[in-house]
Amino acid sequence: MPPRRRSAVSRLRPLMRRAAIAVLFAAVGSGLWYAEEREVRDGLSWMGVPDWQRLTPLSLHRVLRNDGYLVGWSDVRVSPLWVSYRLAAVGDARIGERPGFRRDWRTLWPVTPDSYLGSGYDRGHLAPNYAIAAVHGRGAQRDTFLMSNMVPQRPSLNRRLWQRLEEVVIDRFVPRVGALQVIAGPVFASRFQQGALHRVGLVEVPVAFYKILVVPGARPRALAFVMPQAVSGDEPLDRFVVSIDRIEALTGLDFFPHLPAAAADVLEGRVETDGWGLEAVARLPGRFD
DNA sequence: TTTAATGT
Repeated sequence: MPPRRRSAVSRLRPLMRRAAIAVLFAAVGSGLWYAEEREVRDGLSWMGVPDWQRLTPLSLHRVLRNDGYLVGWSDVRVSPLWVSYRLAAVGDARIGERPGFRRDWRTLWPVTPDSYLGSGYDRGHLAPNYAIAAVHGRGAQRDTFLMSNMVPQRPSLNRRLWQRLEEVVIDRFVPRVGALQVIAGPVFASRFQQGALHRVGLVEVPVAFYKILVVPGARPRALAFVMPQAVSGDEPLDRFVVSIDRIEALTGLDFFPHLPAAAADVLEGRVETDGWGLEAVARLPGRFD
């Protein structure tokens, strides 16, 4: 009796079974990755990480995970578009020495610690050294010195006005409200404004910077600022208060995308400075004056 | 008790 010839279909079956198993493993693996990634992101943001109002080539960006904060990185701008982190009241706030600036190899474009040399711009932290170190520890502090966390800032902004805001946030607001969600980032010129596409090396230079503070909870409260590059540094902080809607109009981002529309209208459309004690701290001198 | 950073 001649051996039974195996049909093409039956020969295919083991192969398909193997392929199915591989697909299953990939699905489970990426599912686990996704669940873990979402858990980390949820711990470093509130009501979802910033999203886009409309998708354009300029709005391509990816989320970089760090110890203590997240970065929305744009390979088009060669710049962070936002950072997201949480601050909580801590007792002993002594922190370690300033670590050195480091290249972030995830950015692909070579942005190195000397990329701003001789440009007249400071390497300004978006996620701040001091507050992140005080709340999240030494490893997180080191991560704030990644070049993917830097934006070109004029010295009078970085060392004076912006520094005063960072100091007020961690020293005054956090003890007052208990915990804060913070989102900060750059504002770029529109294509038609003067100074559009001004770069330091590969890095696009912003015209201004925003910082959004939210007290999470059933009745969340927000305080938001936009500060331009050109400041003297001793302006009162309350001069720069804006609504979150204003920052969304300037950046094209959608902040807190998981927040229900009715709550978003209230939180993002209004400027409500009551309860922050802003007037009392708006004119405090900076540390380096 | 020093939280910003450059240039020397």
